[in-house]
Amino acid sequence: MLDIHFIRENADLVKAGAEKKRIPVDIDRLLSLDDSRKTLRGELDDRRAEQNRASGNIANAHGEEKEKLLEAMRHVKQGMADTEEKYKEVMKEWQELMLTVPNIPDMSVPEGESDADNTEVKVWGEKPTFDFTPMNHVDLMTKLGMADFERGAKVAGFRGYFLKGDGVLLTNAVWQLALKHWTNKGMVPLMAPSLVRRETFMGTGYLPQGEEDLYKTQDGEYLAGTAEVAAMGYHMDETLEMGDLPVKFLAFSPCFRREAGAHGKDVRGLIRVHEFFKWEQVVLCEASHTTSVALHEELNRNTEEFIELLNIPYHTVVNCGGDLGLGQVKKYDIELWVPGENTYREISSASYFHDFQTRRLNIRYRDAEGKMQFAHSLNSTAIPTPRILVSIIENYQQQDGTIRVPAALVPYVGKEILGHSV
RNA sequence: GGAGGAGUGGCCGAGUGGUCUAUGGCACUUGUCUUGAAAACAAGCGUGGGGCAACCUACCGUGAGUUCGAAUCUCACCUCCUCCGCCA
Repeated sequence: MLDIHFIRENADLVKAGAEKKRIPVDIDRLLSLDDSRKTLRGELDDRRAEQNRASGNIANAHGEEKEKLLEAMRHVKQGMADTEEKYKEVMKEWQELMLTVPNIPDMSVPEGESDADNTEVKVWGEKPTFDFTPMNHVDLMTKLGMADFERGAKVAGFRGYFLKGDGVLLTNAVWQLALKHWTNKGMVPLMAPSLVRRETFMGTGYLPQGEEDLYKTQDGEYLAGTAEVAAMGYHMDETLEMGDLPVKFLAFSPCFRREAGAHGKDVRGLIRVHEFFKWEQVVLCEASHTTSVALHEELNRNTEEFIELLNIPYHTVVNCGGDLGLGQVKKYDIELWVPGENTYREISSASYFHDFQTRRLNIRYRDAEGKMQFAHSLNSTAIPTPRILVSIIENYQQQDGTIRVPAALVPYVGKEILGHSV
């Protein structure tokens, strides 16, 4: 959510930002509603003042005089009812519109319609060359007993999977290395709920727009697609002290996504599944653009470093305007090389939001002058499993169908080669 | 699932229809005193909206309602706690 004052004073900027994001929004309508809101509010306040003044007199009056005052106030009250009704109507539409106003993308965000227009900003690592035809992760993992997709579908339906044997060892090793990598940087590990109430989804900006991507329970809660939701909710409706900032969480949770708009995409394997696990970086910091930008680079770099530990070729892209979410100011995606598809696939997404989320979640802090400020928020994938296995397995495959374990993971897996028995 | 209790400003907590635009305490800020600090004393100190300002107004879990007037009464919902039952 943006500040209505800011929208009033920077209407053109807000409109241009929405256009860059390809998100339709009627700012002129919002501004005219806001005029009505202010006028009606003023009228109501004046009436209220009158009522409050009279109230004191009524309390002290007696008999006939009191009856006269009461009669007069009944008239005032009738006049207010109408204005109140109008005010409620205006506020309802005002609030709905406010939720549709996107945050303004940064100057450095490139123009573009979709992920096809994202700009590469970094390339790292050497793509492996194979003197045999490399297999994809589905075939490799199935052969090595690391995953079972057929039975996954039998039990869990479309996009279902089991991880098994070395697949579990490898997953667990990634988690442990991640925990070590990020806690060494001073981030606080957090295991967050996936079953989350509607409020927090509104606050993080996933609702009301993203309803169809979420699973919902019969009790009205939603299953989160990322630990960001619960981790951001952690400080909801709280006032933090300057000294508490920055808050840096490394949050773990199961993640659930309906993938409603992606029915034909990535139907095989571990790239796009309904149910997975993710370590997520979630940060609250002081309300400073400079700090947000620095932390954004830092969070993204943390994940790049982790990928470098695994020694997997990747590139980093800056997402174009059309590929940004409602609240995001700027976003980097890290994409890993997938030999089986001969392309890069997204593994991480790092964004900052300024105070867009914290305004909705009411997360504030007292600054050095004692003034209340909305904090800034950021989040970035640390590492998702099992998606990360795709790149590990395909890049580290050997001619005999076995898989070398990346050196950094060997201590956690407990062996150097997966699938020796084959 | 059953029964009961509770939600008040950063925290604790008083307040059951009329100067409550909320008592008091803690914390915090400033000042006096002190070599310095602590203590003591004094003053200030909630968050929004409108206004240049004085000031006006809203907010006591959320939403509706009753009333000239609601933190206070009624209804619904949310959250938390206690006891019983079930249970990894």
